[in-house]
Amino acid sequence: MKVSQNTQDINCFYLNDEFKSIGTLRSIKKGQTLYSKGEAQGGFFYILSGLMGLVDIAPNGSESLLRVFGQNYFTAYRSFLSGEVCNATSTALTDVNYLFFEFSDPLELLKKYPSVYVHLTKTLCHDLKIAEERLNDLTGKRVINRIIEAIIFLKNKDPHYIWTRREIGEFCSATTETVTRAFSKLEKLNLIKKDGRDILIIDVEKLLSYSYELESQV
Amino acid sequence: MKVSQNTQDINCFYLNDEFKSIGTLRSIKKGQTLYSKGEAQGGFFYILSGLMGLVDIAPNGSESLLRVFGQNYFTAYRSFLSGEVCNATSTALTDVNYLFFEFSDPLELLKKYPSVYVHLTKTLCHDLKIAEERLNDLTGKRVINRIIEAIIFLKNKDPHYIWTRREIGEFCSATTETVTRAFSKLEKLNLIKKDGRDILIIDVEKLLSYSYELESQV
DNA sequence: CGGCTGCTTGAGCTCTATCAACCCCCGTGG
DNA sequence: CCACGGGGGTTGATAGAGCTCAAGCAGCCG
Repeated sequence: MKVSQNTQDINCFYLNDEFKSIGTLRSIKKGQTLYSKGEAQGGFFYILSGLMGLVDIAPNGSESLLRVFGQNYFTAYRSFLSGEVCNATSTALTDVNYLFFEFSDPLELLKKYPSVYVHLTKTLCHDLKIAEERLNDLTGKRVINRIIEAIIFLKNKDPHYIWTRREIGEFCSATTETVTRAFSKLEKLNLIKKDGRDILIIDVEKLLSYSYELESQV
Repeated sequence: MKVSQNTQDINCFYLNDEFKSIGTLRSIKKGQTLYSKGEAQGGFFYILSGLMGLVDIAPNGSESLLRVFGQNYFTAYRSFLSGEVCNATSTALTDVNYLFFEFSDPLELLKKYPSVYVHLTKTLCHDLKIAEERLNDLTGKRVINRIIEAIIFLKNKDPHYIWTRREIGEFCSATTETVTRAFSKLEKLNLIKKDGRDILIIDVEKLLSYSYELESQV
């Protein structure tokens, strides 16, 4: 996965007032579920504040953090646009305020709000790219590299949220123990700093160049 | 990844004569490259006959077979719709005849041929679902399970193409040796049959239930 | 300040990659 | 039509990255 220190994310979208006005305002508390695997929604969501995580569970019980949705992101668009049921479960990582947009059919959205439809298509393109990069990384890279990229990526999504070792591990396919060990090592190298349970990245560039360095030694 | 013995794939699309007429007919030979990582195409492709594979290479040299495109599939739509460069390299697995559709901008496609645009959006949805299922499988499942699902999935894409152990391995993140060992084991169990270098699946249902059986023993 | 949840560290083990050597299928050319 | 060569396939031995299990520690919230 290609990560950068760029705080801006291509999938962010700022609603115009007209579109905003047709959404229904709702909120959920941290830990609650927005939608579950197998459900149909009849629409999609837009996050006004907070952080959502899309999680899937493998048969053996291991969980994967597939995607993260922050402020000004849509969510549940994949299942909405495809007309399929949701393929994973969406949980609130913090308290979340969001808008629900009800549409019986994606074509209705395309007709009335083509710019939103086009944005969602681009978002899918980006999500697919990220997913395939992660797929490639999972075989081609060591855990330590994946952990480094995961913490940069996740901190970029939300710099203030304290990601747990478990969540970081679920994102890059590692156990909490392995994540802990990696962080201990990186702290000794002065590349990160543990602050309570939070992780502070001292210098993204240095951290990344350390990661590249490790990649080339195979 | 959820696999089935269903030969029909949701991403297949049959062109109407009008749209077909604006495509440029081309062909490439087995082993040649349709487009490379980092290139921009200024359009997208449709496969009339043959089989294409989308491959990415990790820093350490290991290759991943990300997606497979068969007859009546579009390809290169992700980069086209997002306006980004290609994120991987597309190689012909067999001789391929295809159409090239030139569009300077995805919005032009949306305006003139909305049904194609909508189809491509749905295709992205499906691709993303598959990619995320594979991501989840990669941590949650054993190699043997992934190999079983890979061979069913790939044989479903093209029942006549003889997938090499290498390609199967690149698809599900395993080495050729591991794929070989898995097939030897499955042949002893009478679940598949080696026919020259080809693999014949004797009974998909039995093979899948064997896979589920293994999953539940953890 | 008590307890719960998350973090840390250690020891051991297992799955699967790696390396190596050989085999065999299949297409080519004589 | 057969011999040959090369690339894919097979099998075995070995090693190590990272998981599992276990036990103790430390933030953090009520």
